[in-house]
Formats: sequence, structure tokens, C-alpha cells
Amino acid sequence: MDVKFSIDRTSPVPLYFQLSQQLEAAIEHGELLPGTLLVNEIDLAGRLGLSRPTVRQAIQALVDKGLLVRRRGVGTQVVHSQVRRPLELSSLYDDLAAAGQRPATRVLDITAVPAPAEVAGALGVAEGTEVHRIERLRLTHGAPLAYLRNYLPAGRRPPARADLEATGLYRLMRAAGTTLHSARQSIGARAATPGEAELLDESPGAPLLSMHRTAFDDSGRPVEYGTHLYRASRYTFELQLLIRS
Amino acid sequence: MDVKFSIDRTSPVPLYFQLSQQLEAAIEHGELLPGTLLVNEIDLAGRLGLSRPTVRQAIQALVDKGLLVRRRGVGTQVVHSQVRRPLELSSLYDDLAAAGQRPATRVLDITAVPAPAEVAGALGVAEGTEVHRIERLRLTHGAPLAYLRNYLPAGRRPPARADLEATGLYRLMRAAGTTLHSARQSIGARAATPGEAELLDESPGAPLLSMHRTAFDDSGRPVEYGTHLYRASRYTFELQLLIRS
DNA sequence: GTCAATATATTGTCCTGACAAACTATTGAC
DNA sequence: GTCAATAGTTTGTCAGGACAATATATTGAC
Repeated sequence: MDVKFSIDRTSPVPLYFQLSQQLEAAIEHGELLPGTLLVNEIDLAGRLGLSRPTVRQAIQALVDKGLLVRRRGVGTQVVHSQVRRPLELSSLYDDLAAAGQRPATRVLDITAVPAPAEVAGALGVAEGTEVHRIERLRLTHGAPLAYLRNYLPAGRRPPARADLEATGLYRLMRAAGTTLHSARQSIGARAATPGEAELLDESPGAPLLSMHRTAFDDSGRPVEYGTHLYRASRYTFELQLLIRS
Repeated sequence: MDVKFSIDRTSPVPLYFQLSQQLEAAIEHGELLPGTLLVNEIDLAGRLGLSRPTVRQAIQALVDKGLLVRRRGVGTQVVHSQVRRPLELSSLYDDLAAAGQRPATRVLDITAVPAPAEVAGALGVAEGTEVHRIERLRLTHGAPLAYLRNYLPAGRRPPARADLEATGLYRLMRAAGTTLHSARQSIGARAATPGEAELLDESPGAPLLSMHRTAFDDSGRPVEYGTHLYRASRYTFELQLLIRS
């Protein structure tokens, strides 16, 4: 029995995207089992009334996502699952919400400060330039999980306290018209200082995960710099990556 | 003055790839400055004697790499640098070598052991099944940096000690015919046990970065599982990621 | 001058067609 | 039986053309 796909030519959704989504759904729902060899492109195109390039574009999208593998002379195969979503700019808030953890945010401070050297370097402004600083504590199940400190260039108005308590920062920035394009992160570890320990309900010297991130917009300008501290006892970073041969 | 590209039709290298590489080189060398608007696709195609789909394919590759941004009705723009290479399966050995750190590897042990539950789960075999265990210490400048423990399914022969001291594990696996496709990593932190502290030349309780990784081949089968410990005082993970809107 | 309507430029999507390259399976020679 | 040559299948690359969607610049009305 073959899985049936249906293409709606009256829809404004691009044809390749329709097919791509239906293929992805079929894989996700287990209708296309791992290891399955897909129908070849030409047949698939004929069957759906599409051209081969359109079918290829749909398949290519899933290859890029890591769900399919193509081999010349062989065919296109469903990857053996376990590979879920590829790496994206993980919004801590969204990640937790997706995991059903119902995150809470306590905004500690929103204020304008002269940029320290580290922040100035990351944001590409002169040292001492005014920037917005946002300090938050993220909690799950009533216990602190992370201490988040973000710096934004002074140009725009900083997000409102109420908004920050209701959702994640990246969502707010996107809503405010900032198009995020890429980010650099560095993840390290260090021992908690007494102040950090108290804030996070840990003992001084306890191991903490530290993450520094600079986010860039379409034109490559830095739009955010954050230095975050996570309780190692309660949090790990999960990544998934594709290997480009 | 326009940057000149040259396409060699007698070469076996695909045309789109030739163009893609020359574009990338021009960006890398600063001949195409960040923010520059590229010549539009149709002109570029005509100028190079290529078809528009071929030019698009070349550009698309760099968009996927995060070097270019396209906007309908506007054009294709060079991203404002700072974004270097996207995330890949970072081989610690290669990373260090690229940074000019001249890594050294001390192979502590290569042996077959019954798989503990954690390893068995990751590799998808029954608990107690024999697997190869490789224990290594990685050093730079004569000082220990990380303690690496890898598990491989027992099917293949384990790599030779001499090879492991000369290069990285992934390179060896690739050379042995394993095609790596994707990997899942989790990065956390914890305090060093006395044994770990001694091995890594740290004090007991010092913060260590821990990384667990499962690597998969084309068909989605796990081919390697590793649990690694890094000295937080000497190492951080650097990631770079693109945001899919 | 300000604003809306129009024109223009550029990428996005889609089609048809063709040949090349790589892998698999079969066939045939020995 | 073993190996090499051959044929068939499937994806990879490339061409050329057409129209749509979107952003920007220009024009015109008020």
C-alpha cells in the first residue's frame, strides 16, 4: 500500500512545500518507516502531476533537515529516525514550554547601563555606550533554573516587564520587527560565586553551566548579547547536528 | 569594478559548485564586502554563460551556509561577516589542530566490555552485549584537557592504538567506511570526582564540562557513543547556528 | 508636501527536456 | 564458480522559458 499525497493547486502554499510537509508528516507519523525507499522522483512527479524539479525541491528540503538520504543510482531513503529536529536557536522559554515544564520568569531588573568591555565588543559599540540590560531568573516547578542577563543596543525601546514575564525574549524581539539570522554561542562551566549560589539556590562552588550568546540579524549586525548561568544539577544543553560530508 | 568569476566547462566540478566556491572565496577575501548587493541572477547567468537555475543553485548553497541573504524584490546581499562557518560535528582533534594547538592524545585503554545500561541504550543493543571501549586523554601544551571515553559496536574491529594517537576518532571511522550522518549531543557540567581530578590535573570538586554524544550513520543506526569530560578552566564549546525563520 | 496609485526590478515558483554519473543486477566468458 | 562486461535504474546536473509575488522607486492626485 502506498501513502497518498494530495497537491492543491489552488492553494497559495508552494507546491514543493505542500509535498515536503506531507512527506515529513508521513515520516513523523510512522507511515513511512525508517529505511523505506521512496518512490523514485520521476514516478512521484508523474503520480502527483508535478514536474521533477518541484519534487526534487520538496525532497531536498527534507534532506537538509536530515530526514531523508539520497544516493545516486539507489534512491531516496527515510533516515532511521532518532534524528528529530535539527539545531535551531533554542529559546530556553520555548524549549521548556514544549517539554511541558511551564517555565516562570522573574524579572529582576531592566535598566540602561554603560556597556562593559565584553558587552561592547560583542555588540560592536564603543565601551561605555549605553545599552539596555535585562536580568531575569527563570524557574520551573517553583525552583530557580537559570540566571539570564541580556544586553540590547540602546536604539530600540527595551521590552516591557510584563511581556518578559509572559514569554521569551526572542519572541518579543521578533514581534518588534527584528529578524534574527544567526547566533554564536559558547558554553562553558564554572563554580558558583556566593552571590550566584544564593540567587540560584545552590551551594557556593557548585558547578554551573555558563552560556554566552551573540545574536545577529539579517545584515549581520549584533542585536543581542547574553550571558547566562544554568544550574548544572537541573539543566543540560541538548543539540543535534547534521554532518556535512 | 566588478569581481570576475570564471567557469571551466571542461572541469568535472559541477558548474554551480565552481561558482559557489568562487563566490565564497570572494566573500572570504573581502572582495565582496558585507552588505554588498550582488548582481541580479539573470545578469550573472548571462555574464557567465550559465542558466539561471544553475546560478540560483550556487547562491542557494551560500544562503544555506549563512553567507548570503536573499530578499524578493530587493536582491541578494552579503551578510555582515562575523558569521563564519556553520555548526558541524566538531571533532575535538581537528578543532584543536585548526587552532594551532597541536593536540596530543594518550590512549589509556582499548578493550571490549559488556555494555552498561546507558551505553546499551544509546547504541541500541542489549545490556551486557560486548562493545569496544576506548579511553583517551587529550592534552595540549603538555597539560591535560579532556578525558574521552568512546564506545563502538563490536561488529567492526576497533581502531589501532597508533592511529588513535595520530588523529581523531571520526577521521578513522570515516576512513574505515563509516559514513557519519548526524549526532545528538548533550552538554552539562558537574564537579570532578577525586579520580577524575587526578587524571585531569584539577582539584576534586572543580567544575568539569561533560558531553555525551551519540553519532548515527546514513541509515540512522548508532555507530558511536561517547561520554567526555573537559576541564572547564581550559575549554568551552563554541557553536554557531542559523535561525530558520 | 503628503499620500496613494502605478511602474519597475528582483527573487520565488514551476514547467519541459536532456544528458551524465553512480549504483545494482544480470549476463556472459572463462 | 568467479570475475568482468553489460544493461537498467535512479539521482545529479544543466538549459531555457514563463509567470507570480514582493519590495522599491516613480508618478500623479489632492
